[in-house]
Amino acid sequence: MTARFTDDAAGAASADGRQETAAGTRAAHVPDATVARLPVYLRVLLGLADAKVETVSSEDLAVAAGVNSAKVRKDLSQLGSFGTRGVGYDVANLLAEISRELGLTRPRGVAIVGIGNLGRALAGYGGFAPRGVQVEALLDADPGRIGEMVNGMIVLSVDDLEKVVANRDISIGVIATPAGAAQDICDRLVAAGVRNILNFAPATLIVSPGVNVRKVDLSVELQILSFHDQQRTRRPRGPAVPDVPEAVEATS
Amino acid sequence: MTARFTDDAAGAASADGRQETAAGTRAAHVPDATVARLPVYLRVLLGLADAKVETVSSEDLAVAAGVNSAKVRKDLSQLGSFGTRGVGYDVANLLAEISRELGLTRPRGVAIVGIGNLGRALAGYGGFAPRGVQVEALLDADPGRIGEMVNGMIVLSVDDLEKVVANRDISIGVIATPAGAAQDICDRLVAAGVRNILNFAPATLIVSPGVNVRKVDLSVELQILSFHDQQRTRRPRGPAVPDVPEAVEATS
DNA sequence: CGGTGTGAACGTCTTCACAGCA
DNA sequence: TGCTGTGAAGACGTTCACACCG
Repeated sequence: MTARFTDDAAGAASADGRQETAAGTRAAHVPDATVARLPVYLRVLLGLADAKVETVSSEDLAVAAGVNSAKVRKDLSQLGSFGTRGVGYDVANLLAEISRELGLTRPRGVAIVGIGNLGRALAGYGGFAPRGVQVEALLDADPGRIGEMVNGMIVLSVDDLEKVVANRDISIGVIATPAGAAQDICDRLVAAGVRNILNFAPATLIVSPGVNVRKVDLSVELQILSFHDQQRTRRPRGPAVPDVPEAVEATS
Repeated sequence: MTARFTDDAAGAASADGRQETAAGTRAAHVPDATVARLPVYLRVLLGLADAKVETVSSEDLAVAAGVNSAKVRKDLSQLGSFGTRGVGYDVANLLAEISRELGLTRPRGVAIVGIGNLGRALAGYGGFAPRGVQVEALLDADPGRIGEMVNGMIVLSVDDLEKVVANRDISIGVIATPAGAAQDICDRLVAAGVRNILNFAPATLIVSPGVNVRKVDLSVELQILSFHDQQRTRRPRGPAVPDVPEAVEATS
């Protein structure tokens, strides 16, 4: 597990019983591990919907998402009972339910701070599935970059961060600055009311409780792969390519 | 947990007993969760070494790394007994041990495929700690980009992928292509002998056993944050900013 | 003392296996 | 019959608390 979320005193778990699927109440307390996989299911389902597939079994979804089918069923059952026994899940319905669970039904404004190559890549990412997550502002500290047009948006001065957060309803801040600036930007985002931060800078951010920070660190990822690379070569035996080339799912 | 590694039949675990710290044999079977944190400790230690700090306690290291001290001690004890009771850990020594455990003592060649904004950002990342991980080649399919100079390296044609992997001793492949090309590039990397892949494309890669894939998907991260953002607003009560602003560590 | 190293308790996530329903 | 939904078991990771030692 990469991320620790703030404990946020268990969200109003009414008794323990499951609620009617019909209107209103949603699942109380979806596990972090499940939440982390929902976006992957979402992507797969979008592809299926595009291909006019109407229903999908947990097994098929599992293969496409790179997990096993028990996990898919457990995950989906956390949100409610949306499958039909003997048949599978309705693609359109499941899409709607997962989108809802992820909070993608109303837009979440994103501001990207630091418009270097990484910031540009993020700004141009585009394919943010079914709306929901929308890049609303690009900020940078370099006067040479301010005013520049990137992906249809004008780069604004980081001096205006507080104003931008307030005016454009920013709920997620992405930090793509050098490590040295990360904590300061983070503090300002939090002070301005942002409670969700995605940090690409190689630095540990310290935040007050109630703020969610997720971190993506390229060099951490590469060093983990370095470890695994070494593991193979350290062991004298152990074929790099097993003679049973049975396909296996990856990470995602 | 974001990543699953291939099971790779437990690496020659000689009995269960701990080995002498002295020469030779290393810890058998370091948990994935620990491996994922070692790079963070490494980064912190580099900073300490830079500041001429000679020893560090598990508590101090923990604060700087954004974890708790029990975790630091458990993690480090997986590699051997390097601390001194009543004192702490020798920074230089710990740096060496972690570097060794991560396989950073001999260079691991990295090839980046797809030199868009993201690929450029990765190519220019630079700060790969204490050597070990070294970008050796940049590849792209766009003729307009081939031959271009990026961060001191010439962009090569992806047609030459197999040649490049062989000639430059590439052990880690980074996929920064559009989703549609990812599986094909992955297959070619694996066929060429690469056993470690870092995938930035929003696609699930299918690989044969023995190949490690790690995935970084921006839209997955944002959607997870969207979920948490929604969690707060869904709940009527629950102050966004608790009145006890006691600092708390973030993710990593 | 102060801080490491670690058994044991605890909590979370995954996997199994099967009851139950369309 | 086929596939979902889920209790129960097992694996894994975290946290606690303290023995041990410099």
